[in-house]
Amino acid sequence: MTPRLRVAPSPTGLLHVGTARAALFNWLYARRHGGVFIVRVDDTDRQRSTADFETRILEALRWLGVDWDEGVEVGGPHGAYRQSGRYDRYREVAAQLLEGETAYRCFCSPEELAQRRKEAQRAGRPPGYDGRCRSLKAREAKRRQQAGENHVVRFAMPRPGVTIFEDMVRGEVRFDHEVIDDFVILRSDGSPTYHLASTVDDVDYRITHVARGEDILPSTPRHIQITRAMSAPEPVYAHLPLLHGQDGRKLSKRHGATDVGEYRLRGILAEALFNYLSLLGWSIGPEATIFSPQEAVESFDLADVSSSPAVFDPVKLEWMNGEYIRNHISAAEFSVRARPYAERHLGVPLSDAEWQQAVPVLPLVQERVKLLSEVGPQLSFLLEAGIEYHERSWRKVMRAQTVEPVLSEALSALGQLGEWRTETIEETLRGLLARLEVSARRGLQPIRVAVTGSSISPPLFESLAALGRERTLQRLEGARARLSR
RNA sequence: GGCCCCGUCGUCCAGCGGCCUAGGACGCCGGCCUUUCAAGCCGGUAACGCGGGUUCGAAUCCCGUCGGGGCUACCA
Repeated sequence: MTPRLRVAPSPTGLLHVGTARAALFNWLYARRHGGVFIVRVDDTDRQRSTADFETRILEALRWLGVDWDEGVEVGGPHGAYRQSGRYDRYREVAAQLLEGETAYRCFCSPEELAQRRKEAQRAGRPPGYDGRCRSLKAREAKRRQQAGENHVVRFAMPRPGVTIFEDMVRGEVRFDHEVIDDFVILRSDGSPTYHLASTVDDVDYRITHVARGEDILPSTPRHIQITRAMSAPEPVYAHLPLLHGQDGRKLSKRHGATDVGEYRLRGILAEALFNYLSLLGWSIGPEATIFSPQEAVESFDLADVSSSPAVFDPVKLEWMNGEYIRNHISAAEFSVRARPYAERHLGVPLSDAEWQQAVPVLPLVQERVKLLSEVGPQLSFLLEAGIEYHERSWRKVMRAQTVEPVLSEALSALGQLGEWRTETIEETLRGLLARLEVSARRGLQPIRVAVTGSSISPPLFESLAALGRERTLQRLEGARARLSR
């Protein structure tokens, strides 16, 4: 049987890295086994779901390199793959369950429920629904329903009973129905809850493997019971370890960036995020850290996924990103990818000619950045008309006695330089420093600050070569003038 | 509180009864290189939560304990 897997984001926010990782693992498994990967949208929370979030989630998934064979936007044999369009189907299933008496109408008001929950808690009983309406006679329920009385539909958990299943990552898991209340499947407004909609979709879409976050492990017996009540085959479940923040709690907004788009904006490469995320709870082998999606596909198995939670470490992600920037994309590719980040940093689009100025130093920048967003700051001395002196840099290097003579000599020597090339510039400046008996370290830094505005920049000679003689001389002049202020 | 899951360096992973004096990666520390910053290279730091068993032998199996996390909605 062809494996069919899915990821089901809720468009109530942007793509969370946890959801992205779940998508990745499902995708890897599907690709590994020649299966079908599906993206459906779980938008039963009508209050918080938006079309904009949905668009951006799908965009982020594609950016990450996760494509899907069936689902929203690409279609397939099962319709639109969006829960909001399937309410009739969920109501139909609810009606069948009602018919088969595996579900019942509950007329308890939210106020009553809250009241009884409080009492139960005080008495040390479980706080879930007490099952009061379960014993209502069918005729009585029918009458009240037809009288227009507000009600929900609840699933009748088999009692007594226990649900046992084999989780692909955790092994055998069992839940006694004692601790699972008769949960709502249809709200009073007729809309389905997550438990119903998700389960019906998994059944209808013939999902064979459900790999999702461990946070829904306690809900799984509910889903299994609904599936059985529908007389449908049960999928295999795999509950993935949660992603945690540095404090050991479930990764959330307060830990910093949690959505994929934010990492993209910072200049994380999709390849790096893909690689990093796949290493959270899984490993491709004892030694390998950097690997391609293709390699991951070749050895991935849900059964190899770890069962303990993983702390999401942005520092390691950035290291890996630097690794990808340096060693896994070409200079040409780097130029293309870095440009939008540089433009955003400058706040204006660049013409091709303007960007062309940066090309000679780009490979040097490529070696030194961990994030694409660092490219702008590294290049601004080249791409902006004027420069601003970084105060701390200035104070640190421009106060020495040797600075004035170095700048003056450089000004005249570079002014007379025949051919403006990296090599000739280097030769000239080194010769000059030798004559003045100033070390490279002490002599080159003032020139760097004078010309780039900062003590941190790409290598100096290449930078001057790219900047051109005219602007170099202007800046040396400007810095010398500023010295005497 | 109840139920469930989890427990190897600070972090991510390897380990699936003897290859373990526990391996790799990030980080951190030190050194080399060096025009700054990076990168690179070399070296170092650091863990099987604890207690019982089982076994000739346990990080690996079992029990307990402690610790952490998740769930406990007409949210998903």
